[in-house]
Amino acid sequence: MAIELPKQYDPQAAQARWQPFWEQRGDFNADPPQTPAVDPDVHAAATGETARPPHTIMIPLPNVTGALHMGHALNGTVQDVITRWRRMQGYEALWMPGTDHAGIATQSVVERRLLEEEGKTRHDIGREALVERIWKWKEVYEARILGQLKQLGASCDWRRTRFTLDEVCSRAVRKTFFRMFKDGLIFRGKRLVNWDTFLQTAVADDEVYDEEIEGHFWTFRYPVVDAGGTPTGEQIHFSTTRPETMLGDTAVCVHPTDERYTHLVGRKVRIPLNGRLIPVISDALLADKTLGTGCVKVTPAHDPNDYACYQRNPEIGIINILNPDGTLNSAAAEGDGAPAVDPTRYVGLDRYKARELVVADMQALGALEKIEDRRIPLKHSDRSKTPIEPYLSEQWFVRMGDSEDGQPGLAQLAMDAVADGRVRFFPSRYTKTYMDWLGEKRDWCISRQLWWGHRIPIWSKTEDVGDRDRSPDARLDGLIDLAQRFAAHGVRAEDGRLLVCVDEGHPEVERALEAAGFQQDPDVLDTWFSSALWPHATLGWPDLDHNPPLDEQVVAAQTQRAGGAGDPSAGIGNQVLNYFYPGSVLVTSRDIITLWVARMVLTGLYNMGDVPFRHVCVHPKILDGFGQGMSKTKGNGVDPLELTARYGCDGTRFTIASFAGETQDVRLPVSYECPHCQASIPQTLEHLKFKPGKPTIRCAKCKKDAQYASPWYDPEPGAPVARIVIERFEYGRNFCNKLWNAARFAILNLEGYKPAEVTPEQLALEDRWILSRLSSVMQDVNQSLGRYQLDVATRALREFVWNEFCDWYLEMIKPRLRADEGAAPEVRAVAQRVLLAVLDSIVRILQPMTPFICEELWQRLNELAPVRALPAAAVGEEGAAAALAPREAEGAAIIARWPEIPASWQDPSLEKRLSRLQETIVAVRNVRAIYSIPPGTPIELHMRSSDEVAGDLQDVAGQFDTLAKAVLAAAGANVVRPPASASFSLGDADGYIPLEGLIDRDAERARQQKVAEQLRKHIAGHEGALSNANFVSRAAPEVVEARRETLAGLKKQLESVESVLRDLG
RNA sequence: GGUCCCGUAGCUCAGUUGGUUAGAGCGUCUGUCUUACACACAGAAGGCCGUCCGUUCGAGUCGGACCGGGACCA
Repeated sequence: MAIELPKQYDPQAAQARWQPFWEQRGDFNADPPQTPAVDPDVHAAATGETARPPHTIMIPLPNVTGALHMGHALNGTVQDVITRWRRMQGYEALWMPGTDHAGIATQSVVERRLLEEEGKTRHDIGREALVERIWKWKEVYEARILGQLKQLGASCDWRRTRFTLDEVCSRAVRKTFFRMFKDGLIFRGKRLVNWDTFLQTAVADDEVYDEEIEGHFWTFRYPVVDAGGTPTGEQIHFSTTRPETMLGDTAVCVHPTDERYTHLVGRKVRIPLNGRLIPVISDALLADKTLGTGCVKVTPAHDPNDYACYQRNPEIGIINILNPDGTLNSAAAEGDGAPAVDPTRYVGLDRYKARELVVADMQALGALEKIEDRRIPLKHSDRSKTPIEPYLSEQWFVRMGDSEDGQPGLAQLAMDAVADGRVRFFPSRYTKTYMDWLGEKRDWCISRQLWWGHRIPIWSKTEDVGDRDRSPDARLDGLIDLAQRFAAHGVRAEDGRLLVCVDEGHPEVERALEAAGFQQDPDVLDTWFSSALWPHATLGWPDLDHNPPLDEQVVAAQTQRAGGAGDPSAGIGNQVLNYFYPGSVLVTSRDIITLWVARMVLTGLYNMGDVPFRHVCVHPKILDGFGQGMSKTKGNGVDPLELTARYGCDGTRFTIASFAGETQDVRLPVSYECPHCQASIPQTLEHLKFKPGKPTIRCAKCKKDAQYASPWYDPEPGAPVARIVIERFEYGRNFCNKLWNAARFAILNLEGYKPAEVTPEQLALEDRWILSRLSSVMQDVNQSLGRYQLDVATRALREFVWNEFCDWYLEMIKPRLRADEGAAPEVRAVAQRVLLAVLDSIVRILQPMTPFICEELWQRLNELAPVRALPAAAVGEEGAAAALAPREAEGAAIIARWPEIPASWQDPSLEKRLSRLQETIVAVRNVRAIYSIPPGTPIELHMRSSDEVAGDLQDVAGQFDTLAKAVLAAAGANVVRPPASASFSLGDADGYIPLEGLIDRDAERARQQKVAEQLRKHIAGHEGALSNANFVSRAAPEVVEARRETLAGLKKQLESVESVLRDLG
């Protein structure tokens, strides 16, 4: 009979086999009920099924900039474990996959490559050609990312894969923008932004990093002038690190209480370079009396602090002197006459060239006082690595604040949803991050000066004066067919331009506007605008009449469960949206709680009138061995496929799941394996840096070089490569192998297996024990998965499978399974049935974490023993007489029913008896190890204890032979210590092992002395506590009682140790 | 500057509402190829729980200050 399993689990073979198996069967598909039940009970009666509740997880869409790293693997593993768990529990579990176009991130990598490889900028090839190239990049990385997810075993409904720029998502973006615009929530405004002069776009605060550079600190003078513009002879001194911004100064500012300057406030100074006259103002927030000269220049258009000052003092005005490419524009040269130099020379110069010229000119004019060297923190663009310029520009915003009539705005509504518990964070401390950020209610800047993304659906035109007198509505009436007026909304901008927003699905309106001379806004939307809609856009919103389209190729590849032709929901609305929204849980990392989570809640409430998910699970971040978060830009990202190749997918997943706790981030020290000698080479920071070409790593042992795995390049085909090693992943690999071998053992012992009921009377002590343990482990696992504490669940499962099932239970039932050694056939049959039942449960429970090995084992078990037992109470069988009732196993582990083990099976007193047995066994093994008694040499065990304990020990006497190769020679209250024996004490029992001829009296004495010392220390501690009147009177009575009992036990233990010592002399 | 997280064995981490002798995996040491598993088995060693002060009968756990590491927001 037996199909013998190989000694080691082969993960690659299982992965290759079961991934396509599930995909073809359509096991990952999630669909709304085919017949929408008007009355669920009627439906259930008709189909014999109760309606399955939905469980929805939307993937935090990875961006298509690059491949996934371990952080994504952790994120994906958590979602897959939860999805698989819920699926087994009978939920219609949807895990929605997809990717994000990631506007600036993707455009900048493609632009950088264009520059490196062809020496061209985006302006050289034009908008259309650039976007086409980015689409190609997207195709490559989307495929790579989805492939990585699949290789991790992700059970996403691949038919529903979405991309933020695809048709379905684009409709949602257009519709949302239109609605918000019409509701007056979207407006245009001027803001100081972080300007990337290389990419010529605004970048968000989180796309900017600080770096110190060597710079200078110049001190200059401006002459004070009188009302007629004539110098009074007084001078004002100030310092700056960016002299060229003088050309954009609109004031100088002093502190209101600074007596050195109070007489000058309200007077004017002249900027010598362009002759502009600017006022001296006072502002307590900007100027600091104690710093430098106490006087600062104010350049509102090019400095955030100065901009804030301008907002407090708008009369000073604001002048933008930069072009988008970082050169100076003509405003830099504009003044009030009498420039000391020709200011037009600055126009067109790059800002750094202009700086040199400004300094030289000021020096020539005698207005330069001094120059200091100084390290200056300077913001750089994360995308282009070039310095950021603060820059005033026109941007689109979404209004976050409350409306003037006191109605709550978008931010407030999103806060309310968390405050009243409609959305809950796990762990709860992240609620604060969310609330604090939303509480600022800062308007959301949604425009980006990019070419890759959703183009802003606004058409505008500067109008003739006559047209400006007409209302936007009246103007539109003249431009667009009246029947389509509902699809356009217009407003008049401050500068007199007419801004028209066009709803989705109306290209004819767009054409009409363009024919009338309107132009579409060149900017695109912030990526977060589209990802904010992810939870409902992916389900087809705003189309409420049809289900979202499925990927035809994926559907065609499925052999089962594939829907028939056409859309089953035709005519009955968008069932997918109705059924799967709102989602159950969003699984993410803490750094995008504000950028993404908050905005999803906000748009969900706005578009759908309901939150997008009930729970937010925030998991740890994966750090490298140096404590820095893994990221695509740092080059420290480890490709999860490196690990699945080495440790197997299940091993990798199980290890990752063990990381997913509530407290700490996870540090992963990385090494490389030398391809020549297999030595381990620790990773250094040097290996993470980008280096051109194919850098190599040197092995310290064999001194040979090799290319190494890195996100920066692909190694040459065929060349030896030092692969990634992360030792911690052996944790999961070893666990899988252990499980494999436990199953192997079971299968080897299945000879003659016949399914049948097992009654409670038939259960042996160890059977009842393992079932009791199984029941409490199930409880722990359910509870921890429900709280997204995967680390707790993995620990509980590993402990149970390895340290209880394998180490003790399998060992204990070996005698019962040995038919050739005289085990009675019924005894053997029961042992087989219980063993199979427990193994069956283990495979089910582990399926979400380690799906491949579980499917492999499941299928093998199905060949050998298709009818296995589950706890009778759990499968709803009638008749409580059976503890285990056989039933046909499901066709695949992935859809097997999640076990429900009755809590009544937990038996604490039985568990306590077993742990005493275990302690005794360990003590005997300990003696054997200390005295180096070979396993072959039999030893005797004498136990002195109460009769009750002795009875327990006698019940399991056979186990002493099995587990410790010892014979329980005597047990009872009258047992005396045989001479020349090793001893141990357990509190309620003492053990003696006669070792005539083997015992070393000195060594034994020393050993016992050490034990006695420990005991005395603890006893002293407890006596101290108990002699403290305050403790006895104030502590809880049961605590005091427990302490007394412990002390008594310790004293008894010490007594026996002391008696042993007396015997030893 | 504000908020949050972390500091426990050589390394990576657990440690529930304060309460008996602080745990795990890896690594180290000693034995063992004991017919499921050397990716294993048996055993052992290894800890002023970052520092100081406080609350308490009692602090790894609660509060404060400080030192060190990290994140997010200004």
